[in-house]
Amino acid sequence: MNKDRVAEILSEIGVLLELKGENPFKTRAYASAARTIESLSEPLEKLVAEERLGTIKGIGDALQSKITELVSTGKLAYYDNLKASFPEGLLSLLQIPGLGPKKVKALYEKLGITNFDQLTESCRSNKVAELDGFGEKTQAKILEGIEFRKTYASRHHLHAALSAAEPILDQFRSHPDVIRCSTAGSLRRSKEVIGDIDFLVSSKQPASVVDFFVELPGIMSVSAKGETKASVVLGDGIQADLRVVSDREFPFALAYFTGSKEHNIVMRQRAIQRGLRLNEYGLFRANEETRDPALLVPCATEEEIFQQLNLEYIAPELREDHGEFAAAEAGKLPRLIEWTELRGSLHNHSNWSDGQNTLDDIVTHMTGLGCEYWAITDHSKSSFQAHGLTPERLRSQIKEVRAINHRLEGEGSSFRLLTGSEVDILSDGRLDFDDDLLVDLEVVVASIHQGFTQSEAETTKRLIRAAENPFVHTLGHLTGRLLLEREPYKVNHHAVIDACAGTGTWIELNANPYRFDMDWRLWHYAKDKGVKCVINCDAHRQEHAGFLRLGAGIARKGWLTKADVINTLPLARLRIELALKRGARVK
DNA sequence: GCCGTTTTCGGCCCGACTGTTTTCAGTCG
Repeated sequence: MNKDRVAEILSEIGVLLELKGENPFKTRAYASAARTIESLSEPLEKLVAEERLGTIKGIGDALQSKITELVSTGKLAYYDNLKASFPEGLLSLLQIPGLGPKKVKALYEKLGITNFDQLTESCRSNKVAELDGFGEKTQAKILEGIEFRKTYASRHHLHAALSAAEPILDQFRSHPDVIRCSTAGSLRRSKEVIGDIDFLVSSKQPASVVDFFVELPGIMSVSAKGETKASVVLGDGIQADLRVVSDREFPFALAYFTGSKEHNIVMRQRAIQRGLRLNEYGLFRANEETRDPALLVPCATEEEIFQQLNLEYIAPELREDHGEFAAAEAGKLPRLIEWTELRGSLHNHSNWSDGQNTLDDIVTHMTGLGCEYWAITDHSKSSFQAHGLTPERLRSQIKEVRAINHRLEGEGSSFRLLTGSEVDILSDGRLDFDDDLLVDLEVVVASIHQGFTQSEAETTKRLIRAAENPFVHTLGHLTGRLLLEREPYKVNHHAVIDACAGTGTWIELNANPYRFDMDWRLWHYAKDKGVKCVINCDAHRQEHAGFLRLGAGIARKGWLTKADVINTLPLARLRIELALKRGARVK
C-alpha cells in the first residue's frame, strides 16, 4: 500500500464522515492528514516502521494507529465498515455542482437516491423539488449539472485553460473601469490540470466590470452574478469566475484567490500568531475578523504582504504548502527558472517518424523563435505505430542533419540541429538500438512506449537499466501518463531518481500539457539528489515549441532553478555536458 | 480528530452567493 493510496483512503473517510453528518473539524482532520501523507518526502513505510508518524503535525494518536494498520496490513477495518454503511456510487453525486454532503445525505435518506440515473428520474418526476431545503431551481440546476457532466469534463489541461483565459485578460486590460487585473487560482499557480479559471480585477465600478464580463462573446451561460462576482461557463465548457475588488484590496485578494487553500491556511495562521487578521480584503491589526480600514496594514503588492508576515516573496507556483514557508522564513527560496532562459528542446520529432514538419521547416521556425538548438530525436524501430526509424534510416538522418548544420554554418547562422533518437526501452530494459549507433548520436532520450502493464518493480528495473546505459543522456516521460486520459504506469520514482543520481543520467520534464511527466511533486527530491532536469517539448509540430513556457511553469512548481535545467545552457556548454555525461563512464 | 507561550478543553480560516427561507443553511472557493 503506497502513500497515494493511503492518502486516497483518508480523504475518502473524510467525505464519508461528512455524509454521516460528523463534526466538520473531524472530517477536516482526515482531509488534512491525507494531504500531509501525499506530500511526504520520505517513504511512508519507513515512518511507520520507526514509529515516527506521531511527530508529524496533524497526525495524532487516532490517525497514527489507522495509518499504521493500513500500511502494515493493507486494510483498515474502520474504513471498510464506514464504506459499507453507504451504497456504492453515492460519493459520485458530490461531483454535481451545488450538491454537497448535506444535500446528498438528504437525497439518499429521503428518496433513496444513490446514483445519477435515480437522481435524474427523481428530478424529472419533481420529487427533489418537494424536499425540505430543495426547490424548483435546485432541481433544475441538478439536472443541468448531470447533463453538463456528460458533455464536458470538469477538469482541463493547462494549455486549454491558458488559451481561454488570456484573451479575456486582454479584454480586461483594455477596459476603462479596470485598474489592475490578473488570473488567480490554479492557473496562476501553474497546476498541471485546471478545474476553473479565476479572474481578479480591481475597479471603482465593480458592477460595470461584472456586466462586461458576463456579456463577453464566447460565453455559453451565466451560472451566478452578483455585485462583485460572477461565474460563467465559457464556450469550451470551462467554468470561469470573476471577482472584483477595490484597488486597495487587490493584492490581498490576489494572494487569497491564488491559493492554494492549504497555503492560505498557513498564511492566516501566521497572521494570527502576529496578532493580525488576514482575509481577502486586507491584513488588519485586530484579533477578530474585520474590514475596518483604520486597522489596515497597507500593502501595495503581494510582496509587501509576505514581508509583513516575515516571509520572502513566495512565487505563485510554490504556494502549495510543500515546504515554501520554512524556506521563505529562512530566506532560502530558490530563484526559479524563467521560461525565457530555455535555449532549445532536446526531445522532438520530425516527419521522419510521427512528426508533422520537415527538418528544414523546423530550422526555419525554431531559428525564428530565437532558439539556439533543437534536437531531432525521432522514434526508434520498435515504435511501429510512430514510423520508428530503422538503424539505416537513422544513419541517413544523421547525414542530413549534418548537411543542414554545414549549410547553417556557411550562412553565418549560429542555430544548430542536434542529431538524436528517442530510443525505446524494451520490455527487459535493453534499448532498441545498439551502442555502436547510439554513440554516433549527440542526444539520446530513452523512453517506454510499450508494455504498460508491467508491475511497478519490473518497470522500475527497466528504467534503471536504461539509465545505466552510458550512451543515454535522458530518461523521457517517466510514467507515460496522459493527463485526464491515461493513468501513469507504476514506477518507483525515488528508486529511478536515486539510480539517475548514481549514473549522472538526466530526467525529462516532458512539457507536453497532456504529460508534464515527471510530475512536479518529485523534482524537489531529484534536485536534492543532484539529478538534472531537461525541459523538453516532445514536439510533433512546430507550434509545440510553445510548450517550453508551460514546462518552465511546471519546473517552477518543482522548485527548479536555471542551474538545475540542462537546456538553459548555451550550445557550446551543452555540447560539453552531453559529452561529459558519456565521458564520465566511457573512456 | 488535532492541538497547546491562550495547554487537557474549546477552539479549529472565512466570506460571497444561491435558494429557500422569512433569518439562514448549504455550497464553494
